[in-house]
Amino acid sequence: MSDLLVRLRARGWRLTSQRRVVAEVLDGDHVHLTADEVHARAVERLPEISRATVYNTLGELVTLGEVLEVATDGRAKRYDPNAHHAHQHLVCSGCGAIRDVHPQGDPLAALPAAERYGFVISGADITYRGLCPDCSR
Amino acid sequence: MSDLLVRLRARGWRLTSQRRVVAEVLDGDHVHLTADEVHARAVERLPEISRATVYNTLGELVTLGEVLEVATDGRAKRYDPNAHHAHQHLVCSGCGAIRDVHPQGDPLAALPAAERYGFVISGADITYRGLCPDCSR
DNA sequence: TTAGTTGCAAAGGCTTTGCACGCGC
DNA sequence: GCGCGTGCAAAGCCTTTGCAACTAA
Repeated sequence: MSDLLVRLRARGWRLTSQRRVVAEVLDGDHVHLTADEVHARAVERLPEISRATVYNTLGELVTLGEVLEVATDGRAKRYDPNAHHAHQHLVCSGCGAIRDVHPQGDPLAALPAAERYGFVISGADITYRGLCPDCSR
Repeated sequence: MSDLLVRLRARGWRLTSQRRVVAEVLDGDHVHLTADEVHARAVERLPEISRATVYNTLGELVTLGEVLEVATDGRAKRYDPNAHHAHQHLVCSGCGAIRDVHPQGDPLAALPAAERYGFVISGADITYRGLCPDCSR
């Protein structure tokens, strides 16, 4: 059983075939899928799984901190299974593809106290915009 | 006439009362409004303006680079009229308030060529997450 | 057994579109 | 007058919800 499923069971998750399949889809491929893409891949393994269940499951995984929700400027949210390793995103303005990247340095260092306006800063999300190799041709 | 309207007319925009009102709403207040909020404020000045026209106009302003679209994790996109001054955003995790900030240095410098995976990078959007003074009390 | 989960279908929020009328140039 | 812009309403996309049937523990 995957690490993800082990952690979920440890938190008292009822393990159903649907949840197992969603977890496997996310675990198997470190790509950033939309809910609908997760559903499409899940259906290949479990034909009767519903969209609602996929949405419910993804929402729970986000709440539990196992998966990150990535809202790009596109339409559908994407889900990032790489929640346990700090990273930032590279988003293709052409096709919406997302890649994980690991910039150097601490982005918070770029924001001096005078620019914090009394906020207690907890983190920074960086989205690098550009064109992927395919779209830049 | 506002700078914004001057620029738009220079680009051949047909100047209608609807477009003038949308431009005035954005120009008058450097807050980050949703399309619906823009519509609500526009209606105060021009009661018959339709949502479709507001959406069309905002979309054109984004295409022309006069306004930025900001997709936060919430539901509706927000429109940022401050497109001519590079800046980043400070978002309160408590109440959702957004503030413009101006970090030091070039965020692109933190992404070495080895981390670009063949993408042609055009920019970086940084969202600092934290709690505003009110919410951190 | 039984509380939590699922599937279905319908509703919901936000945005876009098709088309006839209106208006800036 | 021409052609773009507008308003309306309907459709579209993505997501959530209500509820009866189901099932893991």
